[in-house]
Amino acid sequence: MSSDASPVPAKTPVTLREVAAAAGVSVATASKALNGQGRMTAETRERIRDVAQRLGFRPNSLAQSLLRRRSFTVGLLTNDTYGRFSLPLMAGVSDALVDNGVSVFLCNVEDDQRLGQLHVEAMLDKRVDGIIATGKRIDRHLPVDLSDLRVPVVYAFTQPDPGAVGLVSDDAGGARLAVEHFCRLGRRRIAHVTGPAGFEVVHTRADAYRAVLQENNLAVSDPLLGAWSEAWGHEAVGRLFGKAGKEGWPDAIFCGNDQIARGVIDALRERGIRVPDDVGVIGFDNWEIVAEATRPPLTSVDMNLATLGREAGLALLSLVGGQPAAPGIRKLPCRLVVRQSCGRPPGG
Amino acid sequence: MSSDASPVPAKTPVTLREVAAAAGVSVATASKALNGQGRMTAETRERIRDVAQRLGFRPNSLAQSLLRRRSFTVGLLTNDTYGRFSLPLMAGVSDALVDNGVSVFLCNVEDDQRLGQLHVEAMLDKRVDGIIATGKRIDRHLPVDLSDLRVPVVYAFTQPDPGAVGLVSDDAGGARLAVEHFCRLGRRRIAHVTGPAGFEVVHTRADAYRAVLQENNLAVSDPLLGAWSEAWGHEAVGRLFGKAGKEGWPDAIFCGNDQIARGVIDALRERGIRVPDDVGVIGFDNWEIVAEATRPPLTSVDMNLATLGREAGLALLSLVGGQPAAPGIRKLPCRLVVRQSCGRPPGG
DNA sequence: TCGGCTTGAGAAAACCTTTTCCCAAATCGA
DNA sequence: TCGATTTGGGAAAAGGTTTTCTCAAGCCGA
Repeated sequence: MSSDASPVPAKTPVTLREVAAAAGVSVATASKALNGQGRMTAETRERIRDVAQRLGFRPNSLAQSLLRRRSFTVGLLTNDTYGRFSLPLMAGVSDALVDNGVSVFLCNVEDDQRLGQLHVEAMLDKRVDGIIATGKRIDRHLPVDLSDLRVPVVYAFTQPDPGAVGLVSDDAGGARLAVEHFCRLGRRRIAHVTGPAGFEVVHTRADAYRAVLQENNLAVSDPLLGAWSEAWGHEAVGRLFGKAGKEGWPDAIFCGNDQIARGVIDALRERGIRVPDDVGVIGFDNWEIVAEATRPPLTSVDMNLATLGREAGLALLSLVGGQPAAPGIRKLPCRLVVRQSCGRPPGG
Repeated sequence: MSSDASPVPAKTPVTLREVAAAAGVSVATASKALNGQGRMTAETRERIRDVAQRLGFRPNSLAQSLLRRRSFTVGLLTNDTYGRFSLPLMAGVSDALVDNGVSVFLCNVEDDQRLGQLHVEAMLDKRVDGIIATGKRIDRHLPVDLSDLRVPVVYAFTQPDPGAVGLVSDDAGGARLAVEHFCRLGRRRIAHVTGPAGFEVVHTRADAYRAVLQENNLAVSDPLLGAWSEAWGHEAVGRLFGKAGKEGWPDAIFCGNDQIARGVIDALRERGIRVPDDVGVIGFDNWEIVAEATRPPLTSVDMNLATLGREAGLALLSLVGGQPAAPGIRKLPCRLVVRQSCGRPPGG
């Protein structure tokens, strides 16, 4: 059925010239007929369209791009090979763009200056309409200079150049979501176990954590800074619950990521401390495969990275379309995904 | 420094025509000078090159592609948004291609027939030189028909069309690696806990598992089929170690993936069974973030997906270059990454 | 019947590069 | 000195499409 019926999948693509010849008109007329431009009888237009359809004509994007100075292609730069963050981000970007008929060049630059340069030049040579730069850390630049390009650039989840358009997650807001949730649940002694001091988000979130506690007249204990690992979660539990007096123990722990939270929960269980009955736990990142495998499943802050990517894609598109965009960093809200590790409200 | 020195980043790209004018030659001569073609005095060639350099000339890939009928661009189709498998794969593909001056279109088709069609048509319109199809399962097709395209297609880690070129991991070999390693370590009662029966690899690996046991004159117990989850790992340990007689307990467990292995190890620890002293554990996938977080760190079979991707990229390139490639499925070897969950050899 | 306007459609330029001829000048051999 | 060959470089076509101009035919009112 697929071999001889219907539009033949020509081995060599059919050109507008061939369509025009088959319809007995000039290429100019054929072009106008297919694009709804120009003036001609409805009959002629129909006939040309039929012929094009029958021949399986598809315009050569290369030729179109050359002429229009617009390729409907953008470059997506990333340095996150291992991609826990960049994957949803990239998926979001890609979705937003593909829905608008724009293709995406995948450019993995690792942390290699040379590779970055190479990619950027290749993209420019291929006349991309714009570039999206994404990373795995909000507080680091990609190893490429995108400051003086002739195409618009949008930064998503990576440090933007000054004066550029950047989208990041609202980490402070995300932290508030978690800590305020604990407060509403009636938790009073809320600890914070998080990553290394070298990350800006560690401080952003810690500040928000402190602010919420103060707003609720709760005692503020110093956040425990360590690593983004399960092992650190374990160790932190040792420090928090090692003290003699049970009354000093926290009844809630807000963790800087889901791996730490996983380590925390495992360590608590090993000590016979019940989650969420004795201690509530909330993570960050909502890495589903981890959050759903903890026992009990982990409540976590989701950075909505797919949405972030989508927004970045749309922002670039409007820039490409000539809309001026307000430069600066736009922070997108996080959301709290409630599972079972934080407990139910007292009344519930 | 970057604003007025050095090759000016022209707002509008400089064309060959401009280079030719500036050098006082024709565009034909300019082209030939830059490409090392044609005949002219060395002095002329040098002068043109200098001018091009000074003006920051870069040829317009669109125009080149149009003429050469070769775009130095390929499409990468994937349905693995979540990407534990596709990320290293894509990184490998991308590396191999970029090293050869080829750009990659990222096409996320989810499991959406319509989206797949859309992407394929867009790629064809943009005159990609070839397509790489990747997935998350070896035994499933992508939701797109790539059988009658006018460009070569390579399948990596997804089910190829008959007669096409496909690269997959050698799951049987990978399983052998694990089970033989156990045998060498002197383990005698080796169990296999793996995923659901609906996956072909479950059977491939189980068969290899059985074969190795027979070759070593060891008792073959039926593999335990379940899910690809930690929870199933837990449950499986309950089944394996629930029986009364300690002498019937396995002394090694080969797991179908790292999450199962993680569940197994956690469950063993909860029962007071020591890993690797009492029971050795080996996982599959070598998902580093999991394998390194288990206690003890997990020995695991690595499918070398980055290498697989790289090979797929190179295979496509040679196809594009006109080299005929032997159709059929090529299986690439796995490797065993030894950590501490399987124990040391008796003598060590 | 004639001048002006609309209609329908084609010719040609443009986008930018590569490549195939082609030609004038220079060089060579005799 | 003359014909043949080489040398250095240019003109033009090609690749496929879009768009601006142009133009002939048909129509209107007078």
